[in-house]
Amino acid sequence: MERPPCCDKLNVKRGIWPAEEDAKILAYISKHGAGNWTAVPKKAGLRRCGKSCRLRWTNYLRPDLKHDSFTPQEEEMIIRLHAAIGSRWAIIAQQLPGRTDNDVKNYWNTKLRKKLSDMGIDPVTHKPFSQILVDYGNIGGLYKCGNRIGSLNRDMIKNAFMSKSQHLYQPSPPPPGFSNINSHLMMSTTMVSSQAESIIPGGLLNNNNNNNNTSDNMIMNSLSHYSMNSSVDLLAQLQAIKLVTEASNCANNMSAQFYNEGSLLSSSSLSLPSSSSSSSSTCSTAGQEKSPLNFSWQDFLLDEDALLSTDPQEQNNIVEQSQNVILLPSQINNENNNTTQTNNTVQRMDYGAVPSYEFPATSSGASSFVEAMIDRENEMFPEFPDLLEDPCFYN
DNA sequence: AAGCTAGACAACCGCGTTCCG
DNA sequence: TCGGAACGCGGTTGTCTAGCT
Repeated sequence: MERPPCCDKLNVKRGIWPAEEDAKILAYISKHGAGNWTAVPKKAGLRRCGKSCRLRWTNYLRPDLKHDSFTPQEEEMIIRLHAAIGSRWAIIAQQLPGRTDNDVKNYWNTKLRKKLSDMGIDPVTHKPFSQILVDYGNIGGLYKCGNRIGSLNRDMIKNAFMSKSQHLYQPSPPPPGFSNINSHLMMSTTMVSSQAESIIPGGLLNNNNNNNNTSDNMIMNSLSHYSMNSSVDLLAQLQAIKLVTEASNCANNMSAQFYNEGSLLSSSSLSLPSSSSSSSSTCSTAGQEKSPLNFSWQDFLLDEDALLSTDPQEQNNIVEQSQNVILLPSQINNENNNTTQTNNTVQRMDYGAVPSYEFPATSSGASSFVEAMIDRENEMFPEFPDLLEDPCFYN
């Protein structure tokens, strides 16, 4: 059934807010406080929709908002949270004081998404493009000039080659200067994605809980804890929360085939709890994209027996263990700075069956890990002139 | 100088959820 | 318990501006 408009659109002003209207809103809210937005236009003497007034206040006029550019730390936080929970901008914004969901969303859409793409990482799934191509099972066709795979564009193919080259070197020790912070991001983000995908088919954050603890509440609790204790890995917590809160649900519904065969199930072949129908339609997270193939991302699964456990103590153990196994890029840098290691590498990714990798620090002085990745990618270019000179990339 | 394009960001829209009588 | 109003959220569109041709 069609809804009536929230206000009379014919008599309502739209578009840019002039300073006088801002002043009216500010004057009204300073006197009466924010709220009851449908009444605000009339009481404040504005010909605006109440919804529009609320948006203007929450996204622009609120005194606690930052209006300067995003810091590298904020950038890093957004990427990590997006990898973990997808485009739930309101939740992400709550972790960034002074930022609104609109700010974060715009920043993601205009800057970060492109940055990740340029690094060879699909910003939707947080998987390397190369892995997506492998998922399609047709990467060999790429070597033909002018070939196109589905909707993949030239940049994606180029990036896929770059990251494919990296992928081919893993998990065996990479050549000097090749396994890098870029690789680390790919690994960490894709591990998050793949684990969530494998554990919770059909989406990373289905609200298919049957108790009073909603996923969002769990996320927020985790984020609050993270804010207080930055040494605890947020993504690991999120994963652990997912394991604990949803493994039991899934365990009741998943067929034994899922575990026995160790293959990723398509969402259509799996029945989630009935309440899953209420899951957010806007959660376009890493876990949603389904590979049509049995794919080696399962190599990065946590121990499956542990997932099936319904013992609260065991689940707590999972949480505790997962908090200590992923090293964030920023932590890599810290560790590099603080360690006595002489080869400028750190051992990480001790994640269940996942082998350890070495990640030499970038030689640049990049201030954010994204910049560091781009710097490293630039450093890599001369090492693979053949790929870069391939006319396929520039058709 | 004019036109075009891409980037940045403000604002809008539709829909799901929550609140409240 | 139900229904309508209000609110919140994510996706999309519109507008402005800087840079390029």
